[in-house]
Formats: sequence, structure tokens, C-alpha cells
Amino acid sequence: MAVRVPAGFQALPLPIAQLSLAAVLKCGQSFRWSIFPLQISGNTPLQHVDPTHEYRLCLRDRVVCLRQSPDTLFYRSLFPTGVLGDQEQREAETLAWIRDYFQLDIDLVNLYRQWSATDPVFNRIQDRFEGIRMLRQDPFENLISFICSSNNNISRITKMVGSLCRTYSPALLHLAPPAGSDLVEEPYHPFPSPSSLAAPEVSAQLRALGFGYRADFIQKTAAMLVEAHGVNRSPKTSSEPSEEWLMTLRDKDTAAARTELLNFMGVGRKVADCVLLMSLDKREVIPVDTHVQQIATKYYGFRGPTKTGTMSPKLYEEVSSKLTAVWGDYAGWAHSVLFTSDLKSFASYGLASPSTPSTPSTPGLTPDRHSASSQDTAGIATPRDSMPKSGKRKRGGSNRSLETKTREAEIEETLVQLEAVVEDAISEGTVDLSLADRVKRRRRGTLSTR
DNA sequence: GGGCCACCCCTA
DNA sequence: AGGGGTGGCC
Repeated sequence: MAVRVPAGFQALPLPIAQLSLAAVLKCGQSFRWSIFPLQISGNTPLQHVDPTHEYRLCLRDRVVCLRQSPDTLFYRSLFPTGVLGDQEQREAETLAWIRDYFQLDIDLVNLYRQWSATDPVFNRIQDRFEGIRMLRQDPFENLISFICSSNNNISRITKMVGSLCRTYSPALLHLAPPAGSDLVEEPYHPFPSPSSLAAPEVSAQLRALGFGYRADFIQKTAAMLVEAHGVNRSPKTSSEPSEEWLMTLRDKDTAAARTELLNFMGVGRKVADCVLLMSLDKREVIPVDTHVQQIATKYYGFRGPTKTGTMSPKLYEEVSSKLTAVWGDYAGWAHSVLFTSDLKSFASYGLASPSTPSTPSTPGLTPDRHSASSQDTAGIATPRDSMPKSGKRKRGGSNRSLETKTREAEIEETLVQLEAVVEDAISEGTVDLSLADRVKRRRRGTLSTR
């Protein structure tokens, strides 16, 4: 079938199983992508393979625009007016950026195969959560964004990062929405530089913007970076020395890089591990938040939090290393798939998306309407050979009309499915927990949180 | 040196 | 009341 390339875009052949923008760009890795629904022309035979969304990210010198069909990634980049440049070379640069940012040299399908072979829990959910891979983000942006993430949720973090960019970095250019009949142009801001966040007044300003106690963390961390590494002569055009220094942490080993990150204000073990995994190439690292903790205890049978419900460093290390043992070298990547599958906003992912009709583009992704009530899963082993037995749900578990389901119902459904899947695996005894013991403990020095 | 508690703001 | 934690204090 001929690929229909949107005007102005370049085409890169790429199976959706290798990368799902819809999943990856809003699963809590990056908080800065703009997402626009596209108007799908009504009665074309190719309708079902046309992209449904456009995704945009403002880099330092350009805005990257992406669209995706089941087998192709479409890309283009837009520049401020008046800047001269060889368009062909620019697209080549953008392609290089894409390959790096999405780490396309890593064969995700092969990783899914390996995780499925060793982890029955993963095996059961893999088909529903295709194409979830780790981004290779800018370390400074990643660090600041995840300082914002404590006691927080994705939508609020997204708003905070947005106002951070609007307030502390000038707009690179203005663009109208892709399918907009409305011609309202919106500004696109790059992520702010360390020096622009380091000024003393930033702390109070961020507080006024609703950052809460994180306001001080951000200003102090930025100030620490600038203090230690200085500022450029021409800060607008290139990255600052401290940003370059953060990049060099990619060349250090995990423990050494983590120690450096833990020095910054507002950065504890969890945030440090997020940065290690998401921008410093430490692919085996598993950040343990309360959510992952729950997955570990409920689905993998690990021991839960001790008395107080708060996560002790000891427990953190235990959960993290055991999950690393389950998933191996790319454990952090696998964790991301499980984590995303359990995200509330992804409750309907793989079943059907409200805005996207079910298509042949995802063969084998049979919409799974099987579900069990939460009572069913409590202590009752589900049948091993088939789907969890269907139970009655509020909105009707076998209802094809997904539009009539509330988001809440879909959330519940997916959570219940996941739960059943894991209980299967546990009752089958196919989760090899003893693997955990083979994993060498990290050096003591790296365990201490300052 | 492990264990509490406040922190700031939003949603339930 | 508690959340996709952390820093400061016992």
C-alpha cells in the first residue's frame, strides 16, 4: 500500500511496535510535547492508516513536528523566520535528532520478546502495550522536570513545566495548530537554561506560579549548577557549561552518576534514578515510586512497605534490585512498559482509543473486554489457559460501544485485567523470584541518600 | 542512622 | 485525606 505523506513532511519507515508516540509522549517521561488531534478526512480508503495526531516539541533552534501511521513516522522541523539555512541539511539534522531521542537503534520488539520469555507477567500484557520505549532526553530538562514530580501528577507537572518555559525562556517562534481552522498562533518556547533559573528571585516567582516547595528546589539546583560550572558568553545559541557537564554523566557508571545527582536540592533516590534512566543512558535502573512499589507487591509478590507506608531506602533498594533481576539489562525499559500499562490515563490503551477507530493496523490486538470484578481477584486463582473470566461490571463488560463507557470504568477494567494476569503468573509459580538473589547488590556507598 | 513530619497545591 | 518525594530534625 502506498504511503501517503502529509505535505511538508518526510517519511521514515517505522513499525508502531517499535515506537508508539501516542503512548510514549504522554506516559510521564517528557512533559513538554504538545499534542494536536488531526481532522481525519471522512471517506477515503486510506483513512484507517492516516495519522490521527500531530506531536510538537520545541528544541533550542527548531520545532520538531511528528505524525505517525502504523508503519511510518512522519517528521518535519520548523524554524524562526528570517533564519537562513539549507532545508535539506536541516531535515537530516532533525532525523539524526529523532534517531537519538527515540533511541531507534535499540530493537524494542526484540526486547519485548526477551522480557516475555522470562517474565509471564510481561508476556500477558505485551500485546496491549506496544511500542513503549525509553526516550533519551536532555539531562537538565529531565532533572528540573522530575524535581517538579514529587507529590505530583502528570497533568500538573505538565502545566508547571509549561509555565516554566513560558516564564524563563523567550518564544522561539509562533505556530498555528496543524489542522486549525482557527488561525490562532501559539508561542513555542525551548526549555530554559540553568542560568535563567538560577537567579535568586526565581524562587519567589515560581512560588507565585504555584510550584509550592519545589520552587526553592529548582532555583537552588540551577544555582548549584551555575555556581559549579559557570555560564557561556553567548547563552542563547548553545548549551551552558553545566548542561554539558550533566551530559558527561552519561560516561560515568551508574553509581557515580547517581552520587552526583543526589547532591542537588530536591533530588532524592527516586528522582535521581529517573534522570539516570531517562537521560543518562542507565537503562537497567528502576525508579521506585509508590506506584512501582504497588506493582511489585501486588503483581510480583514482593514484600510490601513496612509499618508506616513510607518507603525506606532499604525497601527501595530491595524492590529496585529484584525488578532489575526479573528484567535484566534493560530493566528500566521494561519497568516503563509495566508502569505505563498501569497508568490511569492509559486504561483504554490497546482496547480502543476514543478518538481512533479500531483498525487492522494492530492485528492481534483483539480488544479485550474480559474483566473480573475486584472481588473476584481477591485470593481466587484465575483460569490459566484463557482470559480472566468475565464478570459483571457497572457499565457492562461486554459492551462494544466504548464511547459509552466512562473513563473510570475503563481504568478499573484495565487494572483488573492486569491484576488477574499477574495473579495467574504467581499462582503458576512462573515468576522466578530467586533470580533476585543472583543480582549483585550495589555498592554500599551508592545506597546512602546523603 | 533509621524513622517521623512538614512542605505546596490539587483532586477525591 | 492523600498523592509519581525530599530535607531537616530527632
